Amino acid sequence: MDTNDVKIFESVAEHQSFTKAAKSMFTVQSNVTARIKSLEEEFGAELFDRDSRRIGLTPSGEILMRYCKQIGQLLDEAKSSIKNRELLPGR
Amino acid sequence: MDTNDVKIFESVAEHQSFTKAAKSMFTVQSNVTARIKSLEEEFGAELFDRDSRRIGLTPSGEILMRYCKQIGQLLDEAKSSIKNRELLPGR
DNA sequence: TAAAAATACTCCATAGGTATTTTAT
DNA sequence: ATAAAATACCTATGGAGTATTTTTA
Repeated sequence: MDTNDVKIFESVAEHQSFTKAAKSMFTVQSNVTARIKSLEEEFGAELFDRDSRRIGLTPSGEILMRYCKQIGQLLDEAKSSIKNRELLPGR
Repeated sequence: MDTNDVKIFESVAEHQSFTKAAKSMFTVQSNVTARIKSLEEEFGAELFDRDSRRIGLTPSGEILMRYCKQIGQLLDEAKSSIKNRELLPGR
């Protein structure tokens, strides 16, 4: 799993659409489909209900979403902590 | 950043060696070098001191390590939560 | 029938490998 | 001198794209 997959996953959930998520992530719909499928294989669960026009998270998708939010925050925090440290004088 | 990179990173820190980390991760030393280098580029910081025979985390490496540990835990937890849910009867 | 996702391909970037060179003790 | 990391190079996998075909409301 790549950290970009997390962003794509969150974007699909937010937009409730693969197509819109693709646009917002500056990629194409088929790639979003592929990335979500790879997540679904990795976690052994469907993450989205596609049986209606509007896409929605499955219960397993909801679980993953909560973790992804936390992971995303930790990543942001890690990046800014390290950046701040690197900017210190005397490095 | 890929989640496997996190495991490689932790393994290098644990073994204090690229070569040993490679073996433990069933890959090769040059690949470990490349993966660590890509992390270093992504975070804009050197993660290991290589100026001695024994490899050690830099201060920025230490910061990243703390976050990686947490991220790893969250990933494990997400996986087992989803697995448990998928195993429920009536799915 | 119209919008969106899935699928079938194509292509290229890069992860992962082998072999060699450089570095540090 | 030796053990380990860096580097150069090669290959193959898979991420990202285009075009087309389902699907469903």
